Amino acid sequence: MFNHLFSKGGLSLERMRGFMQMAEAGSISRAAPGDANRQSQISRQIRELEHFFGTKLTKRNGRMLTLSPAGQRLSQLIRGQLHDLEDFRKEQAEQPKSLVIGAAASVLDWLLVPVLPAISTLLGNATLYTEVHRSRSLSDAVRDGRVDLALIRKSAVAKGDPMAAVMKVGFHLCIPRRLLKRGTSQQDASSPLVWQRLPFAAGRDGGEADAAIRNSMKGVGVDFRPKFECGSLLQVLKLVQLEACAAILPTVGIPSLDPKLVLVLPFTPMRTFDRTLVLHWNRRQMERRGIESGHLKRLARLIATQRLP
Amino acid sequence: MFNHLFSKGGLSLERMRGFMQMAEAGSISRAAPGDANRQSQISRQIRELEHFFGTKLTKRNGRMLTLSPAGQRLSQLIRGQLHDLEDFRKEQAEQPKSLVIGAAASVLDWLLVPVLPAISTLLGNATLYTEVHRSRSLSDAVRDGRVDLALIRKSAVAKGDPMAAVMKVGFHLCIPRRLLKRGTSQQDASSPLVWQRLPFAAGRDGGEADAAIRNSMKGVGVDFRPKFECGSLLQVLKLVQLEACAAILPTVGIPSLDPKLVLVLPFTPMRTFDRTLVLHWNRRQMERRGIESGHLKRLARLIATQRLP
DNA sequence: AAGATTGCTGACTCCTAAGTCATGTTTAAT
DNA sequence: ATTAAACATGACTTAGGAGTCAGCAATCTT
Repeated sequence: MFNHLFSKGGLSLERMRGFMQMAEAGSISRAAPGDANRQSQISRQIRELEHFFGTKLTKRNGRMLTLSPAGQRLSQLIRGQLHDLEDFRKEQAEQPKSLVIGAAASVLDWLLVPVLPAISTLLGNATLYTEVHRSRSLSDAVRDGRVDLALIRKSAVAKGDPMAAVMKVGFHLCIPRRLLKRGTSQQDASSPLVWQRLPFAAGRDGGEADAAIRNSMKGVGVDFRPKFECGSLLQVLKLVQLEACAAILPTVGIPSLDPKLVLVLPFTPMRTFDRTLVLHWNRRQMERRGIESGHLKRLARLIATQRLP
Repeated sequence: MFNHLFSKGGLSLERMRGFMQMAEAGSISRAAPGDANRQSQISRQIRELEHFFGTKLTKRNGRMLTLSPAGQRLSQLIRGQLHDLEDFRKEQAEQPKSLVIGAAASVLDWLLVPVLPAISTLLGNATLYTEVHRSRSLSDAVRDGRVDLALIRKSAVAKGDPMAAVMKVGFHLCIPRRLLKRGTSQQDASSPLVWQRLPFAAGRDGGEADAAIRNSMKGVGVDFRPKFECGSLLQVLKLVQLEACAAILPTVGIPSLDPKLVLVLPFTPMRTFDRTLVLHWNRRQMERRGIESGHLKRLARLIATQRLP
């Protein structure tokens, strides 16, 4: 059995590794930035694998090299195999498992980081790696095992894939009371006319939420010109906490605000943008690690019920 | 990622292969009979793997070497990986998949072989390998992927494992009419007194069914001394077809007998021995091959409904 | 106790594959 | 047209692992 795999040369773990690195990085040069040797080596290793399997594993895409369908399959297969071996090694070395958790920056910082210790405990003292991703790329990353767990909006998960609901997320208008005229009622503050005169902070991460905020503002006739455009919502939150400006923030950020200092109102123009946040995982990946879906559902509850100080 | 797997030597496909061969065979010497070189090589390869993972993969058992629990896990992991690579290679080479089908000799010959072509078609022109196994070892073989499909008695399948019923199997007393006195009624022939004077053929394969037959005979007061003791039930069937002797045969063999020449009666002493034959498979293994359980259930029906000429 | 079986070890040889370097080819941007 | 980026290729050196052989040690059989 398996004679065909060994009767001719050309297959080796190192080659598989080289190919997989290229697959992860998306191209050869990105797999080994600044190392021309390694680049030529990976190029050769891929060609040797192609010769072994008798198939093209890559295709040209401009001057870059990307995976062919067969290459996609093989790279995922190899990733899984190396993963298994690594898990076995860790297990034998009595090192804890490691898991990669991905989410958008704000979700990670506000929702996930506070419960990381509890998550680690729940998963048998696993070592946890966090990675910032966009929603769209996250579901891909989970699908092919680069990320083990993701906190992601439900609509980004392909149906049939496993997930567990965590919480609903909406958007809120957050206005430091200091910036409002004395005696401004909550109802007054809900008026676009008031918004127009407030200094705003906004994200500028190119994400969907960011674009939606700007569109919504435009939709209600506000010429939205934020005073601060920040690379991340964390910075926006900070600016609000400093009472320097108002902002539209997702639910997950609200607990960080002091209600005595900041007025928080539902941001009605984005009601349709409300979304459910779910914990998403790759079924095979979790089976491999021996983590049952019961654990993961408990984990989702844990995240949902945690409260910030 | 996976740096630990490559930062030190000691891990290679060849070594994994050597280890797995030993694991399959049960000992080093059986893995390479008559080849002292290969034996010493495998011994070394195993030790190198043990050093790499920092664990014992084997333990002594008398002068033989068997797997430690960690070795068990690793060998199954490796088998799966090589299997995946082999499947991928075949797929790319546009060769059909191959599947190993196991069953007891009689079940294989009488029930399975006639439908092999149909099975192959159903599974996308797969190449099929048949292997003769005992029931007990079969369920083990399926569990760790050495055998893909097994036709096996239901009680030998661990509960929770996937299976599909094929048919009930009982045992029948088959007596060539030539051997009975003229005018012997069917009822007369059912009497142990008649059996005592008949020449019998029986299996002597050490299987459970064989032992049960002998016990049952003893139970009804027959001093069971078969005239022929054959290594396989196929030979027993042949002897009955030749009208040379009577025999106790399982349901699957009955269609090969001409009812005009051979009287077939239920063998009542073994009623409690009736069993259900099921098609059994390894869930992961079938997922790997992309074979759905719907296909397998259809396959079970196919086997059940086939009729011998 | 003698012999056979099974596995382990050391000391090699040989070969595959990893790694290095220089240079060529294709494609994209200016 | 020129330049730069990304990959490919040829011609090597080096290292690690496969393969071979001889001999030893432990265990079972008789």
